[in-house]
Amino acid sequence: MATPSTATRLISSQRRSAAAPVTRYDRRLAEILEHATEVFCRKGYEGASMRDLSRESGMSLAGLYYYFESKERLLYLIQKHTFTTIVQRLKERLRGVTDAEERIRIFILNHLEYFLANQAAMKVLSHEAEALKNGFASEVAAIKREYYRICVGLLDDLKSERGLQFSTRIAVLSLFGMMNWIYTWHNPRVDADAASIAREMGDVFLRGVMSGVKAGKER
Amino acid sequence: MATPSTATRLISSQRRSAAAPVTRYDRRLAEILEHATEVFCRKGYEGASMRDLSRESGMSLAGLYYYFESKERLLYLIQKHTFTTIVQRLKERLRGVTDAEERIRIFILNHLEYFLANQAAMKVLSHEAEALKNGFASEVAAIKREYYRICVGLLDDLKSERGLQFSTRIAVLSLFGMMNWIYTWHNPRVDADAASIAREMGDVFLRGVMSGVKAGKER
DNA sequence: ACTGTATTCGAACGAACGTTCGAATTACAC
DNA sequence: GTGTAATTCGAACGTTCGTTCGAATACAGT
Repeated sequence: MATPSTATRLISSQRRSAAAPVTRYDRRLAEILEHATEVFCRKGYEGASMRDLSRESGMSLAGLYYYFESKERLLYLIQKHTFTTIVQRLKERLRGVTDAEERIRIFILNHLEYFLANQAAMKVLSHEAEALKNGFASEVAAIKREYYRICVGLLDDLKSERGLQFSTRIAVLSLFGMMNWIYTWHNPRVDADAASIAREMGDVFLRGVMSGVKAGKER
Repeated sequence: MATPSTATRLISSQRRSAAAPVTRYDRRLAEILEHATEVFCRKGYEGASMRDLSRESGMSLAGLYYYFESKERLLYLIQKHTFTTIVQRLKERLRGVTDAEERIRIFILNHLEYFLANQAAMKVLSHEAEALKNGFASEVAAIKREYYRICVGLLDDLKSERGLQFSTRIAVLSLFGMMNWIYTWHNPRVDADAASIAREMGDVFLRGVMSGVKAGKER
């Protein structure tokens, strides 16, 4: 019996945290995902063909299907892994920090650092957000919602701590816009590193929301 | 002799400003562009097939090619028209206004109003920025650069008028990010109208850049 | 060296793609 | 109403698409 593909293999992939086997299969799959990310980034999900992915990863067209059962599932794996990682790193970095402003700066820095260090993956995540169909889409959307909620929480904390008044929704979505748009313009030969950009964007955004109208007393 | 297609017909389309013939051809082409915009918005440029466009616009597959010679040229026509219009409207609105802050608020309002009133077209413009190849791409890129330069000018004016100190490039690109990202989240049933959002984004952005460090005297 | 499982591949499938062509139809000037 | 040009269409072109299948190869345990 052959053809395991990611469906059956997810269990073995879970075990990695226990005794770290990191099978040959896991390694090869990660390699393919990496190449696929690069191709999706360059040509877009619809624009990239399975033959492109085959050529780029050095594996035959049919061989790819040993590792995942469809092109869509491949995109799903990329998006899920990328999103899960960025959320997890954020949680680690936030642990122990209590100052509301500092926490937002950490959020911005974490986002931009990961974005620039994994530009291809993050572009695929941002740009191909609508490419997945119902089943796959909802699972990625759930992580996205969690990430969004975290940011809303951070801003609400700042708001109540300093008695500010602004629409959290618009503020959060504006911040995401500022940060995510970076994939359309960032040029490593011209632009500064993530930390500098994070400071600059953080300055504009935080001064923007903090120098606003203070809320009067309730009712 | 049949098959004019947009190549030969551009001249007649130019004359429109003089005596406004607005031929049957022009009207039909505009209709098709409108439907195509909607389909590109929903399924993406690569994801939308000529057969989709045919079905949506009610014209036969072959019939479409009477109006433009390729799918790529169709996207080009949509992008060029959309971009040209928004730049032109901006210039009209800026005429006569001298206050630097007010001019930036006009820029934001113009952008968001047009964005929300022509959401499909603007999404196609934002999302499919890389879909065009060399020839077509450079012409659209030129308009985009002009639009970008206008915004840089507005911010530089504000900077020197108030003696501010920040990176114009990062500020402009952050602003574009805030505004353009709107196509990923705006929901007319939940979110306010363009004017409200423009005010809110303008508040955050302008306070952000204006409450920054003032520049010391030169050298 | 042998055996069984894990991995890879060449070749092909039917479907869908963008585009073309010549004929049919429609609209309009006279 | 007739003739001419503008417009539309059905049918097909050759390519490329995502996916499948059975055979071939590599590898691990004995």
